[in-house]
Amino acid sequence: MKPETLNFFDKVYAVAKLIPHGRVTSYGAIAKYLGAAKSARMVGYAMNGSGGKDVPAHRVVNRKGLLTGKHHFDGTNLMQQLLESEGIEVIDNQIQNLETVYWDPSKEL
DNA sequence: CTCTTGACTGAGG
DNA sequence: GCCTCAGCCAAGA
Repeated sequence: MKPETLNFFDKVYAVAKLIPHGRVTSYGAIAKYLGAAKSARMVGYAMNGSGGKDVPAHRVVNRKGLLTGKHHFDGTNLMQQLLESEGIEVIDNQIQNLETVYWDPSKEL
């Protein structure tokens, strides 16, 4: 195990846990905050290991506010249900009022 | 080591 | 606004 690589994953998990309720962010936003703006895909990849952890992966979507990662959850609409439970309106895997619920770690932190 | 895949993004048409 | 292409980095075969 290389601590350096694991560190990147840990950072992703850490930031994801910092996402407030009723808010969402994008993979690129997290990646940029970590100083790896070009590793947005790695953020999503890291989320594969979020299972079993306290990481609210359902609050992390792509830059369009589209629930691209919902296929990694159990049901077909579980991710959407979770977001709606937090007051986020989601229609057809697309977050509504994205600008209102969007949370940018680079700006909010 | 090389190739493929992937929960992404930005630029160009 | 949509679609397509290229770049990006890490893990697995």
